[in-house]
Amino acid sequence: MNTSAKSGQATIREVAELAGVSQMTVSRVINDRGMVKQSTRERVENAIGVLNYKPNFIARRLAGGDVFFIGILYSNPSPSYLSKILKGALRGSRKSGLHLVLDDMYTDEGLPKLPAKTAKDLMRAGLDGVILIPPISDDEALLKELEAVSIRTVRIASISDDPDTLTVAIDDTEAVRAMAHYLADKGHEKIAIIKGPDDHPSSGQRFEGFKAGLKDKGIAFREDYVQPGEYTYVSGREAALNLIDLPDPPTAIFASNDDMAAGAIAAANLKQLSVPDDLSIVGFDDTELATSVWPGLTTIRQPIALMAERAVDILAQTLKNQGRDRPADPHIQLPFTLIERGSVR
Amino acid sequence: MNTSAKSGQATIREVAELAGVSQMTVSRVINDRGMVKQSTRERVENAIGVLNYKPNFIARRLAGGDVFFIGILYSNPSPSYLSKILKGALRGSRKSGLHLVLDDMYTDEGLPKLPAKTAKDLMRAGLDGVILIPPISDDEALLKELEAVSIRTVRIASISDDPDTLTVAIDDTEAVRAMAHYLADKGHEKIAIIKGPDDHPSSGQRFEGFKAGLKDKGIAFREDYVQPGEYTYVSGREAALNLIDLPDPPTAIFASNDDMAAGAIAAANLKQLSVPDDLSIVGFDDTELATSVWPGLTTIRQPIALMAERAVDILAQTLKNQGRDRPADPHIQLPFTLIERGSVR
DNA sequence: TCCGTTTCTGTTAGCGCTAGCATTTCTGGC
DNA sequence: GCCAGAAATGCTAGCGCTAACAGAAACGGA
Repeated sequence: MNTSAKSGQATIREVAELAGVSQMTVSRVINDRGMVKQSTRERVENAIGVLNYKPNFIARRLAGGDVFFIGILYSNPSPSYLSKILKGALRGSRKSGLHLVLDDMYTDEGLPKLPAKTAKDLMRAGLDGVILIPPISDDEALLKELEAVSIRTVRIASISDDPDTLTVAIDDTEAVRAMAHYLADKGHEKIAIIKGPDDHPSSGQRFEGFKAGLKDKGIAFREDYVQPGEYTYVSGREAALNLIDLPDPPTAIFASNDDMAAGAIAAANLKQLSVPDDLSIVGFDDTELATSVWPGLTTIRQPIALMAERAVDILAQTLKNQGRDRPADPHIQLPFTLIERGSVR
Repeated sequence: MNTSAKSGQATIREVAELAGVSQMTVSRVINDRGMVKQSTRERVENAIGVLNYKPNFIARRLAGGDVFFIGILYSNPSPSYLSKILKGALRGSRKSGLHLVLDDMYTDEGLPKLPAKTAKDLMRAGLDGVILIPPISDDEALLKELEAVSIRTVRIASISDDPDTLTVAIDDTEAVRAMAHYLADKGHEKIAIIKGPDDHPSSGQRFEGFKAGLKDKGIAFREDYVQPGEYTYVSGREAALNLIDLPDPPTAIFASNDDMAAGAIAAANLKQLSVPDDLSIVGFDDTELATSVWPGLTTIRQPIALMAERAVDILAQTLKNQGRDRPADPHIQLPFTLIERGSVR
């Protein structure tokens, strides 16, 4: 009644009749499976064109064909991050012919669901695979549950050595290291860092990269130039305020994400310091905010949409293989870019 | 093979056997259709519980049951807007048992798709209805095409008198009017406006509300206090700069959205004007930006997530009715909220 | 020419579910 | 107790497609 066929959509049977072959032969042509004589294939393809036939994926799936549903599972991501992920994932699934479903980890009451319940729900929704985006891409409990119901997963922006889990990420450590080099090359020697929250694996990686970068350039790492932060605007503002009030304040601040960097700029303004003349500030992520503040934020861009697209790619590949042979490299690493704007002198 | 049944999911047939009834009776219980004796119903429900049976919506749909797929169609929305929409729509579809699919109007090459093609694609994807979010909720051509392939649509944040189109919105005009009253009540008499782009219907509505609000308070409307804008940070900055440079500058600026308001704040800072002491600035939308700038933006909050949820609701209702009787009111209007932060004196 | 191979095509059954009708069981009125 | 009508349940077919196997056609070697 509300089947897509209602609107006069052609079925495989009509194609078969028009081409003068059996439904099965048509199916073979569509799926490129088994052997079909060239001349027959052409007849069928012609009929498909004439009738403007498109396979009904509902029926196909019910019949056990290779139709896959994948989901994006998230919990409270930043909107712009989610939106970029969506864009990439959409493109990826269109390319691979997968069907994309969304789900968040919140119940109707706004409370996070338990991993076990989430996994079961996803299975019941008929999902074959999911893409996990930060911060839940590091939820080991969830990962276990998903494996238990045999839903394949790909994690985005999460580092793992485990060859059994698929990940797509950039190298946070290396990126921040590059940023530290950049600041040093600009002549800065008094460089401070505003860290991210401890429960966020990226925080640690960025911190490590920061230290490594200073070391490379022969700059001593100073404990008093380290401030905790929560990846929020307000926490960045507070942290920067503390830094500025130091007896020997830094000339440059690396904020572990853009929100905190924006907060730091606000702090500088409050203290009558000019950015970048009195204080240089850099961020990480290249969110919208980076161009919304004045001056524009020098920051690290992650190819978020591309990461999502690749995640869908490898998910598609694994599913179509039925996991026969695992992808060449389970850990894809994409290049980052250092975006120069006006916040560094 | 990858059917959700693979994982030992119970089928309707097993439930029927366990309960000692026919499949049809089970189906009736599940769908609450037709008459089933109380005692039988209990037996069936019990069996469902024991086997932890969940209907397979793929099969259900193929068999012509009441399973609906709805989509959210968008084109280039602001990320935070999309993300709120998603949240509400997700909740709504969970509630109504609909299945949500995403689609944007961009092809792989990044170019907008033609309305006709979009409509066809959606139909082929088996969608029964779509929700249109701004700015494409005002694309009349698209609307026509969708109707042509009999996909029901609900438009968000778009005003229409046409009783045949379903819409969910707040009253932009009334909201801005309230904002004008608010500014007037704070003692402002020299109030300027930064308009949105002309091709965006909301721009006009907000402008009308602005004029009406001034009139209510007996404040003369001044042409020189009107600046064009493009709903972007940069355009807001430029516009505010022009306003500030006026021989008789305003004491308050209403920016038609938050991005432009943020730009206006930046402009004030540039001109060494304190917000709100020297210049009051208000926005519209209550985006993330409103709390990311300093001082926080006084603005109008639209219940975006709720609008999406209601949109799904009425879509579900219409679909389940097969359009027999149209909803009581095809134009739902939700209340707005004036959010006071620190940008007005 | 015959037969074993290989290549191509068709047949049958069924995925899990729900319309539509047929059938059975239960009511109550006389 | 009998019967019309309502209530409850069952049966059959089929949604559109694809596995799995069966059968037909084409090919080549002895």
